[in-house]
Amino acid sequence: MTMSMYPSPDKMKMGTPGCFPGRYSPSYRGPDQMRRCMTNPSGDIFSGLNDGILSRAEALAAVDIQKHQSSHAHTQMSTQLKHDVMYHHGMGGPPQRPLQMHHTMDGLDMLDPANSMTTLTPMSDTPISSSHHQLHGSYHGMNHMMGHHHGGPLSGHTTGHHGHPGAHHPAMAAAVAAAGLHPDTDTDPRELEAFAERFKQRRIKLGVTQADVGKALANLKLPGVGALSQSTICRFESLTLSHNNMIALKPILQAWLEEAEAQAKNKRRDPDAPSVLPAGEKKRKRTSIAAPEKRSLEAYFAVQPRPSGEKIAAIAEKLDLKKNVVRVWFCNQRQKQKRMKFAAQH
DNA sequence: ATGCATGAGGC
DNA sequence: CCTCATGCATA
Repeated sequence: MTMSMYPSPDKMKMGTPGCFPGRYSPSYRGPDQMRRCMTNPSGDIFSGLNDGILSRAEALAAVDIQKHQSSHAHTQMSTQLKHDVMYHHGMGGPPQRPLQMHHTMDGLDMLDPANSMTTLTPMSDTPISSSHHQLHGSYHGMNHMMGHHHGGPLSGHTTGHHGHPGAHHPAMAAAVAAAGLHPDTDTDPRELEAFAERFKQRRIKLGVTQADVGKALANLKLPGVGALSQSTICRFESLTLSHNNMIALKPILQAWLEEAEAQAKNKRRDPDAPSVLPAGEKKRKRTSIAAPEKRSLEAYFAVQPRPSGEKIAAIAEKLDLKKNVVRVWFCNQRQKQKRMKFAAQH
């Protein structure tokens, strides 16, 4: 497998010292200009479509429209420049994250639930109650305290374009050191790919699931590092994360792997850890976009990946979907597209 | 394994 | 309202 995939980061530069584990600056506000372009009365591409076409001709129609639209509304094709960013933040602070997750579930510590050396057992007093909420709270909490987004581990630097990735900052250096890794070795896609594979293989050998790994990360007690979901571990293994994200997570997962293998050596068994399943709470319902609608969205996306709010509203109406659903779909599609593009080039 | 969603941080 | 990192829910 030589495929990697991360998107080409529009923003890969952070030169600064940011701080700790997570940070680079994200937002790139690029193409805003294109967003508001077509507000023209008749010119709007989307306004041109009538219900009649929606069914499925729409997909074709949308594409088709793009070719002709220059007549009235071509503004949207504007330039897509991306800028990067710069970065900010400096803190020197306190590296650790305050909260830990308390879920009732921690049956597993690291690998060894009951008495591992680290004594990890996180649980606190709160037994799950609001389910999803809590998890969120835990990582989010730290995340905003740190700088940028969540987790902590995140963002690293981009793939290697800058000189050295790792520690510019003391705090970060410390974290890196703690994790036992060095900053330099990793931004290479090739290396990440190889590591992801090794990781998966060894994880399986240890008999640990992706979900177990995610929870166990909190037990490592690395500054700024909390639990992660099965999804994230899965995406790491399959390289389905952004490049920056892969880089940020690698050291953490590597640290866990080493620790887990060490513990596995002198292992013993203690069957405890009955995970108390949380009382069911409100389950979030995942809206599912039907195939025809999805096809239409894809067609629109091909024409305009970043429709304005108004266009989104129009599309939503045509497809009979909630505006927010459509907006989120475009956001997710863009993220996916970035990964795909990046993967394609590597 | 992956689709839709949330939320922080940023313009 | 965007991008990003992540997650819950689900196929």
